[in-house]
Amino acid sequence: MIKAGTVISTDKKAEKIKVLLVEDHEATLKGLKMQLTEEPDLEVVGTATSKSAALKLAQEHAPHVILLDLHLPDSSGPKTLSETFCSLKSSRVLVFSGETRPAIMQIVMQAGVDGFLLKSEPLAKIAEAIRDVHHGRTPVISADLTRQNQPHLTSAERHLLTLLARGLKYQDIGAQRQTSPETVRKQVEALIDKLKLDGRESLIAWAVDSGFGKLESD
Amino acid sequence: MIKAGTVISTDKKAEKIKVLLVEDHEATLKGLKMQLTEEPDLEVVGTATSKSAALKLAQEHAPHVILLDLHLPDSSGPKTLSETFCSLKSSRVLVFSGETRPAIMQIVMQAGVDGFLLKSEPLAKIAEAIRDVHHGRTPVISADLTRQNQPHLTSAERHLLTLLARGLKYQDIGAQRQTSPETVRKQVEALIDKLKLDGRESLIAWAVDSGFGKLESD
DNA sequence: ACGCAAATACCCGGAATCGGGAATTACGTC
DNA sequence: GACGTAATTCCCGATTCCGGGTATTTGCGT
Repeated sequence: MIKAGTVISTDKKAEKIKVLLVEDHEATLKGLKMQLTEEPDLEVVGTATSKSAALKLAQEHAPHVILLDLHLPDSSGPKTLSETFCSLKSSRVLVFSGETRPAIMQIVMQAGVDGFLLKSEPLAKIAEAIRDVHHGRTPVISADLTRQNQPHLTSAERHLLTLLARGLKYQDIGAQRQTSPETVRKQVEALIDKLKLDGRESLIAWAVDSGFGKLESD
Repeated sequence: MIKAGTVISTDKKAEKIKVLLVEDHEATLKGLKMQLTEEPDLEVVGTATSKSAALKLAQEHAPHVILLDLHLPDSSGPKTLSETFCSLKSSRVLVFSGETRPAIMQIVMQAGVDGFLLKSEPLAKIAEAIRDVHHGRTPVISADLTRQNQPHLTSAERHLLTLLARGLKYQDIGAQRQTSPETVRKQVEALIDKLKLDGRESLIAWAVDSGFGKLESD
């Protein structure tokens, strides 16, 4: 004979939030695991230090939340990595990275992740963020670094920056873009003005430093 | 009843290596502390998440080894930070960073640190590295990223790269260097050839990406 | 349809860069 | 001192970039 109450309490235990930790720094991984297993409502169902291992575990355990570091040894780029894990519709993805460059954060958010948490956040906030993401609450965005600085760049402008960051000339960019080199020059001029920089080389430096250049061209 | 072995182990306990952990990611800090307190011959005498707090603790406890992360909220640059802690002659400095850019690693090593450990290293190696550094053994250098790639850049070449990475023109560089712009151009040409790149803008991109540009000019 | 703003394209003169060649100086080796 | 090598400097023609001006097209709201 089974009491209703017992069933309910058993149910609650089964409702633990299943978390998968993906992080290539073992020290950080250990700290995360320690902290999260202390939380009564969370359950760490697995840990991985590479993309391939993480994917395997994700399909095996179907965790509610995947805590995902952006720099894995076998991952090509942040964008592709994010998209790969976001395509697992059974799990929500919470990025956990030290990456503070607005350009990268933008790309990752647009890839469809459910939250972005900086590694410098205090431990208490991590568990809280996992709960938030699991319950579908507003995407956690560590600090508000995404719009803090830059006056919002359009997709075209970001594309232009990635090409510039690779050292291409106006001619080459114009060719790739089916447009006149003169137009490219005007766009660059406008971009320099918008970012309050001085000269093309400064723009190149800014673009590379901001993380364009390793962005898979849309 | 007490065995002789127990006494001996107590004596050795007094010789524990005192370690100070400096790391602004709380998760990593927790993982490090957990792991290192498990080691019988190590003692974590303090932890800090900022440069100022770390300096205070270092002077207070005079730890044998300081495990130092390079990215602290109140630090200006890797070079200055390293030099500051290296000037504490009572402690050896073991850098623990995710920084893999050869240029940065070179600068930090030249600042006089006793070892460089990547955050991606397995946990077991961290304790071992601390012991190595404490006993004055060969500076730990994670992987051999310092000379792995680049054909060793001279001090002059590095200086040139930092100026290029800031978007300066040949004229400006020549002026700062008391030399003709033509000379600068030839040096850049040689550098492009040495690094197997193509064009000045590619070199600028490479320089910025490699971490020049934020290097305090020698 | 109309007007306005933005994007695109073209032109010009001046400056800088590029690729190559050549002369001069500096320095270490024998 | 003689020699070879590397670094520095200057020169040339061709390409590209810069700053500014102007015209044409596109897109959008009224």
